Amino acid sequence: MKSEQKPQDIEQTLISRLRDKGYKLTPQRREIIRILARDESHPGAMDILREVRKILPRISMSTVYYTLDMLKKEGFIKELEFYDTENRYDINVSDHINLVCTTCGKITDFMSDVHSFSESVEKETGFRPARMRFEYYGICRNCAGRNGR
Amino acid sequence: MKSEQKPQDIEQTLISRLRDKGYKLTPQRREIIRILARDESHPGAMDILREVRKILPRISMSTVYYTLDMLKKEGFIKELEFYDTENRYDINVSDHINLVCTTCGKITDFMSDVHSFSESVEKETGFRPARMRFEYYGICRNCAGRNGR
DNA sequence: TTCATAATCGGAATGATTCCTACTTATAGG
DNA sequence: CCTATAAGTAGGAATCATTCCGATTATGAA
Ligand SMILES: [Mn+2]
Ligand SMILES: [Mn+2]
Ligand SMILES: [Zn+2]
Ligand SMILES: [Zn+2]
Repeated sequence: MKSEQKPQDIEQTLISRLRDKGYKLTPQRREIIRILARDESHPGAMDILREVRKILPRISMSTVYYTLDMLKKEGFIKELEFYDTENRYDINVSDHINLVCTTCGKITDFMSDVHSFSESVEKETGFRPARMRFEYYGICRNCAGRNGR
Repeated sequence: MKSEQKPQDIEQTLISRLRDKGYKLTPQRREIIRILARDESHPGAMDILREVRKILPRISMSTVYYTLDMLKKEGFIKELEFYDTENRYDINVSDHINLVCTTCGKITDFMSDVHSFSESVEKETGFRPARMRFEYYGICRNCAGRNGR
């Protein structure tokens, strides 16, 4: 149910891919990437800002957004959009289902073969799917255990 | 691939259900409901405002949001949230996949048995799904036909 | 018809994200 | 090592859909 690679591998892969593409490797970028690779909870921009500031206290929110935008454009992360709370960022760019806990806010991955759908969608409707967003909202095991059944 | 009921039936059902619950049936509400029941494109709040104003020129955006919020709370519509564009409203409250065209912005329904997932999610992870959001982003038949292939 | 109060209206406030500008820095080539 | 400069960063203003607020209006029960 987890991403296949280790955080450190993801981190190193990302860094060398950015270097190859000619991006400058600033401490800000390295730190943001490090957090994204390790944080399984699909953090938001503010979460990332808070974390990075433990190491780089003067980093600005602008830089966080600028970097996330760049990683997004390069296809290294996915942005999960919510209107009633800040967007969340997902280092797992493969197609999968995100399980959003409405109690604690944590988001976890559910890897599953989800592709059967996209074929029948195109066959039956003519709509050509490019990317998907599958989410379940509910109560995570942790929160269910705490109180009530 | 369409909703089973006719727009007029949906409209009447909604109105009597609101009456039963003690809501006041104002012209504003009737008109908003009429539009939601007929508009297959999953309109946004501004779309709805524009449409309603053809009949009720003085209706305010506040009222549109207030009414949508009420219908949402009562479970009569679903809100689809996007961060980079206004939210869209779906009269189809059953579980289904929404196909979002990234070219023209239209959203269409794809009814499909989607329930197989939720069982395995709970069995394998302990996460208890309450509601779902499944979307494909891509090019609709109409837009694909226009140019390219 | 009267009345209580739910609904409406217009506008201000909110807050995440984007935009703008000036300053700083990482890297490549000499 | 030094320097030039394109790229990146910081800080703050602007944006814009949505929410909130106080004053006014109108629905529906009595
Ligand atoms: Mn994920
Ligand atoms: Mn729909
Ligand atoms: Zn939880
Ligand atoms: Zn289209």
